[in-house]
Amino acid sequence: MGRQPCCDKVGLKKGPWTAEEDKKLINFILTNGQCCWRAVPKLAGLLRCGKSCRLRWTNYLRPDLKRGLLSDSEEKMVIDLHAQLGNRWSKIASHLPGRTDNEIKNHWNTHIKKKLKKMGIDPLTHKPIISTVTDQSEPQPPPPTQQQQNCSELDNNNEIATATTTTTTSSYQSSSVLTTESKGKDDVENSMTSGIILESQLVNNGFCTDEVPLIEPHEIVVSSSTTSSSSSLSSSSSSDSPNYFLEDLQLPDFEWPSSCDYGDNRVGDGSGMGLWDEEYFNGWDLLMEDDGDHDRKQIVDIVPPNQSPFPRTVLEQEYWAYGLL
DNA sequence: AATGTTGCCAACCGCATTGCG
DNA sequence: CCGCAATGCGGTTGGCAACAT
Repeated sequence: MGRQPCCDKVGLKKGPWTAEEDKKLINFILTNGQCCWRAVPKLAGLLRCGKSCRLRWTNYLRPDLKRGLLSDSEEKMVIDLHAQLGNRWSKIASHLPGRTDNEIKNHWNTHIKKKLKKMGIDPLTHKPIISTVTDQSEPQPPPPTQQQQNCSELDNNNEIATATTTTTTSSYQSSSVLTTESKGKDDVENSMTSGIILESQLVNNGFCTDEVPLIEPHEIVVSSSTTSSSSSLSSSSSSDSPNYFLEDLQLPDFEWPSSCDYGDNRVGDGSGMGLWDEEYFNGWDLLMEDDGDHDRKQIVDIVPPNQSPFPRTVLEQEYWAYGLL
């Protein structure tokens, strides 16, 4: 028997988070940082368990999370890493900055699995499915591969993963097929089903801007100056995307405690680099160049944070850019 | 227009692991 | 070393939206 779910405690709320709850959690963490998750809901005035707060923050509220579908390179990387690590989603996520294990797991189950199967590749073994097999049952999980056995080494060396990417990717007949998404997805899948893949459907297989809501300039202005319009990039399941406004948040000139461990480590490799470290934000320049990050780049192009009276701190800039302020 | 089906993803559940007294 | 609490992690589910009939 496992322990009782923490949310079984009388009076604790479950289910989708409301905008008000989000604001409370954000406000609390911005003010106090992350420490004891058990204490967070009580101190923040939330009727949630600490676990729920941690998951909400880690998987949704953190300002460094990317939005939208995985880019071409990210998807390839997920496939390659999965071939090496199996379903160790947190480890896979640690190689993809801004992505959570939950997000990658969902993307794997809803997109990549299907694509691999349609390509005739077993998503479990990453090997071609042998059609002559008479047994129609699900393929058995593969024995640990040499790479999986060495994953402990991989965990501590991102470069290994990058290096092996080249070799594992080559095992796929056409990696470009894997990245065709959204607009022409159904067409492509239909074509693939019938064994016909139009070249034009595969040419523009990179990140599709249609998949990610882009913030228009006027939306950004509105979001930071009014209390009635939403330009949030939020993709929360609750369609009533929360509006976060400056007056609702008690933002101090916040400085993230350098000693603060980053919680459950679902993003990042846990090597000790703080979310708000200067090094981290210097890295945004690189992310800006990422084709798969149009939304963020656009935000910065439109309103350079250092030219705005608000936000003042780096953290505030991040929340502001995401429409959380 | 109404109803049924499918896809997606945020959130939950519960076991595993870690840390501490 | 042991027991407990906190946290990490992967599997699963519930509910919503889009799509099909």
